[in-house]
Amino acid sequence: MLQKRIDDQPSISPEMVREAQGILHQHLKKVGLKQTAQRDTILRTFLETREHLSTDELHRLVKKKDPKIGYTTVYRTLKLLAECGLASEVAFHDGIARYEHQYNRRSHHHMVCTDCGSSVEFFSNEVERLEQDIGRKYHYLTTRHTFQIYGVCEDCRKKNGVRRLV
Amino acid sequence: MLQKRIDDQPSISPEMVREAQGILHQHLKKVGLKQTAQRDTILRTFLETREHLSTDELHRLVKKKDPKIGYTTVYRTLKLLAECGLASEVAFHDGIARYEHQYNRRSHHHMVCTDCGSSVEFFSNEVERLEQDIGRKYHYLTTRHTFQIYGVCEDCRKKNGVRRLV
DNA sequence: GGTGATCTTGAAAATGAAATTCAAATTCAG
DNA sequence: CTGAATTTGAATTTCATTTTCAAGATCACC
Repeated sequence: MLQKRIDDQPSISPEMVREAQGILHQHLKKVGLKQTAQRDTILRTFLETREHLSTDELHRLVKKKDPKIGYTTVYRTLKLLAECGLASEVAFHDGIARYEHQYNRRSHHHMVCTDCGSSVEFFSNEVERLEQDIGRKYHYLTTRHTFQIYGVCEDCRKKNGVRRLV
Repeated sequence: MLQKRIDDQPSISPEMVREAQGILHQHLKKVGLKQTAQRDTILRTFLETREHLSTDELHRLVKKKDPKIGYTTVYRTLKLLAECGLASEVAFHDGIARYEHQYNRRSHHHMVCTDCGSSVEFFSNEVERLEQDIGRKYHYLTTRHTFQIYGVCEDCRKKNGVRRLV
């Protein structure tokens, strides 16, 4: 899946990787699980990405570093990372679970082109505030939200003329 | 799945059902498909609900009216209804596709309790405006958006004490 | 450093919702 | 009416996800 960058951020630094590993190791200890080389490799690979990765896509990247690591381990580690806040699920609408790392990144949302599948990220403080407001109003203790906009990007509109105006 | 009503709206009127059937029939004709008693029954049953229904849940309701209607037909009809705008998918986070009818209802969003699965609906003009704004900014022709808030409702917090603060 | 209870791993199997298949039944244009 | 085309629904297939299990790795305790 393509992604158009709106703002280029530097790729993650070694210190950040170390800090993220610290977070993971602390979480593992807390819930009585063990550190393993596989889990560290998967975390490092994950941090190096800036896409929205399916388990399968991450597994493919991980195998380049250690071909012996299996799909199941990637799948389980991704859940662990989500548990300790290092990863978060982004559900697009295609029946595949995707994850992205939130490490040192501003909270953001996605606008997805329903034609070509490319996406842009955008930021909105209003949405964050809205989560708080609505939660307070109906007495929910909110933990997170999802906000996606679907539409057709400029390129696809040019490519397809007016046919696709839905 | 439970749903706490925030505002009770009258259930759908006969005229609205007729109008909805008109929309479906027109759509069927347009794409070269045929009217059937099953499709009408499924539409009528669907319009009588105000929940977010999975295919399975709607199938169960439909069977009360006509036990011979199968799951597959409900599944396919729901896709048809979505095609002509009578139904829209609401993706919560549990891997099950749900639909709700938009017929004569204000655009709204959902806040879902991650503990008990109940949900409240809320309205926000800000979110609608945001779709427009962001679309304009990045030159997307937007068609729709999804916005869900996840959290723990008051009841579950009381029930579970502080254990579940996530 | 051992040691062993516990956890991890990963291939394979199971699961389950969604999607497809196919033969019999139904629709509808002419 | 007729028949070409579509629909139906049980059964099957698909495919991402989740679980299982036996062999291997980890680490708390000595």
